[in-house]
Amino acid sequence: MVLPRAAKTQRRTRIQEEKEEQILEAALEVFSAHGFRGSTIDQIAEVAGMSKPNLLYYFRTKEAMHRALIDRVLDTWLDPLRALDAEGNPVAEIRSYIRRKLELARDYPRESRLFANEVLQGAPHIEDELKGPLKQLVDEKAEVIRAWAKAGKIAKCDPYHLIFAIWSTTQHYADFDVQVRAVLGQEHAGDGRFEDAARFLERLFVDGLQVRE
Amino acid sequence: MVLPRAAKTQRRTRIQEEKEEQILEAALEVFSAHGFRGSTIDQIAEVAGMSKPNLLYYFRTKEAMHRALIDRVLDTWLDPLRALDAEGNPVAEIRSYIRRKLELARDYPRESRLFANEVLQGAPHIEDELKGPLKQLVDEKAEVIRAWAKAGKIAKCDPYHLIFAIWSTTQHYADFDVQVRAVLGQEHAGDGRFEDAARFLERLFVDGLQVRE
DNA sequence: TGTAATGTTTACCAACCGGTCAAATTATCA
DNA sequence: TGATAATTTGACCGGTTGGTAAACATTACA
Repeated sequence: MVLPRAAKTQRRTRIQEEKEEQILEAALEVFSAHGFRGSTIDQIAEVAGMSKPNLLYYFRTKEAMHRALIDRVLDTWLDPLRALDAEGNPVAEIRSYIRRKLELARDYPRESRLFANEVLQGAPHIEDELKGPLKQLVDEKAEVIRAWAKAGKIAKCDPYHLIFAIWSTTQHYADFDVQVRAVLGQEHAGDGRFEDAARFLERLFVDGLQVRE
Repeated sequence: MVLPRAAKTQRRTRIQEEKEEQILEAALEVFSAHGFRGSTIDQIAEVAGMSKPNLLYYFRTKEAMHRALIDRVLDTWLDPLRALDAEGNPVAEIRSYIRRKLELARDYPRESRLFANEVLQGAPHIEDELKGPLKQLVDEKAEVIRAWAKAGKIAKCDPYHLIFAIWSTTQHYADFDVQVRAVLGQEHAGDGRFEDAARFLERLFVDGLQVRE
């Protein structure tokens, strides 16, 4: 038996799980920093601490590695939106959605950049995920938001563009981190910018969506 | 005489201007779509409709091409922020800043993606621009906004994060265009999403910043 | 322990990439 | 027109890249 991918479908060795984990971690590091085309298998191998042919023993191609990474990360990435609860208090729900997204940007910036790189370059590898699961989830939650607006619980607004606005403002702190740091300057060295951002964004969206008479 | 770059410092031929224009246009097309490392001189040459050595006759290296492109585009890209007028009506100024940024995202998405790619990958080629001219301009306009808030003309808020929020929400429509299209679906094929976005964002920011008693 | 399956590495390949060179072609202008 | 400078190209080079082949090492297990 020479094919690990085939073996995997039956039983997975302890070694297989460990090594695939190592590789995906290294792949995340490299792909998120340079994009797909800008990354090399050699770089990933070095970060993973193993030889290039060894990587290719677990993932037959660079694309397979990238695909496995995307699949593994996408779910986690969408969790905050999934958590948006139609039964909850609308303003509180949106507020905590923003907070969760911002925490993701702070704690998992590489995952954010992985998608950003991919989407920015035309999403050649994840078109199906965007048009399928992503669109479905957004459609569903957009309906929730629309219902809140209709019931007069928040201001009337386009739910899709509201979601886009929350995505972009929060992910900005992961994807464009160097720019944010450059503009804010040295004095904002720690994670303080995330707390400032949270305060600003919660206020912006809550005040911007509040119904007033 | 074999050095076009040297000749250029003295006099520029008609041909030189035309060809450099062609090359930079092609470079914008390619760099914005694949990032620096993901782009090849051959690709740019093909788009420009000339041979690779011919490109390298006008720009000695791939980096030189990229640098020239950044230099040419950066100014235009910052114009909307530069236009923010301390003497104008604050709410109207912010509203038209948003509108202008959104128009840029609609009309010049490649320029937006050029910077997005660059910043996303750690801004290896434009660090100086970020920490220099960009930071300076933002510092200046942040002061303007702070003054407006202090004078009670808009709600008190962190001006830097306000600027980040406007950048991210507007550029989102250029940088993540494929995602926006995928989520909105076929029915939003035209430019309608930009008008919807404008309506949503103007309302969000204006209501979010308005002073209420 | 032995042996078959699994895991790892060295050496290698063909394609690609950034860039050079020299020769050929075209524009400029006295 | 003719000579000189400017422009363009095909052939090429060394280094890199994704991926392979096969030998070697290790593990699992009867």
